[in-house]
Amino acid sequence: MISTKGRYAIRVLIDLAENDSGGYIPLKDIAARQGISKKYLEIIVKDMVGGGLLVGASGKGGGYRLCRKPEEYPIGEIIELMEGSLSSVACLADGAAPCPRAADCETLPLWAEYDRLTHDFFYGKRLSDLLKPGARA
Amino acid sequence: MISTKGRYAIRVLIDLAENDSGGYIPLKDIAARQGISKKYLEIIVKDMVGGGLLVGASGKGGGYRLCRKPEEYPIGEIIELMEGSLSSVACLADGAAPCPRAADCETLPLWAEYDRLTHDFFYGKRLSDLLKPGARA
DNA sequence: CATTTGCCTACTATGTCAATAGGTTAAACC
DNA sequence: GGTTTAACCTATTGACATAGTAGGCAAATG
Repeated sequence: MISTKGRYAIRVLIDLAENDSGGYIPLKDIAARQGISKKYLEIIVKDMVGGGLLVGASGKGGGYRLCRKPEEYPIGEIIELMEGSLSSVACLADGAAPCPRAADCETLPLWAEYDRLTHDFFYGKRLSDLLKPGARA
Repeated sequence: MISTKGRYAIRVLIDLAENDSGGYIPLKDIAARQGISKKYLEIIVKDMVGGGLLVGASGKGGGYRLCRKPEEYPIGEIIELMEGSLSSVACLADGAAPCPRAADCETLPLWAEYDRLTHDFFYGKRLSDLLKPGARA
């Protein structure tokens, strides 16, 4: 299951895209609009900055800003960053130790096929696909 | 992520299908073949009996047995039973309270579409699709 | 220098996961 | 009828993840 980290991250990006006016947007505003604890969002945006999804600026007039165009954010990248992996099973997750049963595991191909499906689905979707039709360019 | 409950349940069904000789198969044998703790498997098979995936028989000569033909077990049903839900997000899970943001949530359609994809994928696969080619009828 | 805002470490409550432990009932075999 | 085999049942545990909270430091603006 996708946790709040991944889901909130996407909502933050949507919020930034739809309220973009060229400058930085303070987290306080995002938290208020989205109805999410600002303190909790801090943790999430920190990871997003670290992962190159957005940039932050301290001080008065500071806040956060997208660092790409909305169509250059694959949803899969966002989820993968926040959840650690898109994989459906532990033995196929990113940093997982190889399973000793892998060679003759009868279920592995099933999970692998599903993982491909998932990967293709979420990398086929972009942030721009989630924005309201009337959202500013 | 699919937990051990769901993954082991599928392996139990595969084991029962591939070692079917008409009678009941004791859990001890399945545990030994699969390299899974028998005690832990007890919990899992109990849920499987409750969910109508297999039948158990106590006493000498007892054990477990499939109660359908392998092609009549959709993988989706197994996972749904063991994991509680196939859904990717809490707000679309089976017994979930409806989310107050649902009406204008910009991410909900994404999760809903992915859930449909997942559902179709796992209900399109059957236990019979996972058996070794040489497995007995 | 005061205000705004991001950034950082630490802490906590709750719940789930993956088992383990030990006992009770049920059926079959001799 | 007792012994064996096996399912069935309740309870408990350690480890870890989730979803936050709390408080203070650093940086930039005016």
